[in-house]
Amino acid sequence: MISEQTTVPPSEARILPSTQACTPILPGFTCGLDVSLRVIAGKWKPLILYFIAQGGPIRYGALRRAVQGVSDKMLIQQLKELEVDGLVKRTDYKEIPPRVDYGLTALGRSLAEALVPLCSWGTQNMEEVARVFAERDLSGQ
Amino acid sequence: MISEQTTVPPSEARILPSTQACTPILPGFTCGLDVSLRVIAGKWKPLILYFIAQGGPIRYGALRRAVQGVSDKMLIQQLKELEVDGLVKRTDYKEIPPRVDYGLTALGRSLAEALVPLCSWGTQNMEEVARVFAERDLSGQ
DNA sequence: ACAAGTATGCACCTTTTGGTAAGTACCCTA
DNA sequence: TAGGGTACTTACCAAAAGGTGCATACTTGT
Repeated sequence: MISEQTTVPPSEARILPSTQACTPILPGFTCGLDVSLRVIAGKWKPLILYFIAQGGPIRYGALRRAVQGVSDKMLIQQLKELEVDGLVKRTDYKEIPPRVDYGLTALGRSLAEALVPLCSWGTQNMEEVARVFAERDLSGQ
Repeated sequence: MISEQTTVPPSEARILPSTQACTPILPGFTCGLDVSLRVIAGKWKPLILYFIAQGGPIRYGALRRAVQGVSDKMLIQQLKELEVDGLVKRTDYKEIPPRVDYGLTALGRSLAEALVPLCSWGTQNMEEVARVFAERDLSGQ
């Protein structure tokens, strides 16, 4: 039986220095990345989080316009989930017409900060990604 | 007409220092974060990327065992997409029985690095997230 | 008076995603 | 000779995700 451990000699530095062990501490989560993904899973959550982080407490309508392409249903739904997950704080001013805004909790703020490198990566590699996507769409479907 | 711009005075530092502008450079993408999300969207891609980053070029079977809970269908599918998107490099040794391994391209490696903070966040806040999830599951389903 | 904006809720439907289970062709080990 | 490992592929199906459109109740602008 061939062990995968021994196929990669320890002398070779194939492992990224900063990409360290995914420690499976708690049951139900395979690693830290898994935890984060459960919280921000969904088409819109990371963007919502990020826009709130940028705009400070932001009104519903403004957020709606910022996150291009979301429907009301989705925005509300995701905001609710982010709220019960303790990342977003909803403030209802009980006015008429309605006024509500959304800000981040300390937990939400720290998650938003963790998204910064991902945002930078996208900005830096936007052209390359756009090119690949264009090819993919032209050829096979 | 009330402008949202003016409701937040510039004197207040509500905007996170490191969470800077989502610059909409190319059409089709709203911002850098949007670009990244398009590439790693899917239940397994970030984990796959991360495990490959850790294990150097890793064989299919080993990856399969590392990413707990994936089916063959999903793993293969996501690996293919990651390959055409230029993040993963597949090496087929043309042996019998089959031997194939998966490594990262330069682009993939940089993306994996951008995932590091997200992984750390999850590790640090694992307990809090687990608590919130438990409450949520107990009460309103 | 009428249209538009405010922040949602709800019903209905389609699309996407993902899981299960089977099969392939070949090898090695017990 | 039977069983397990290798890296996939395919067909079928269930569940989740997400979109559309309508409704609310009140205000402001034209």
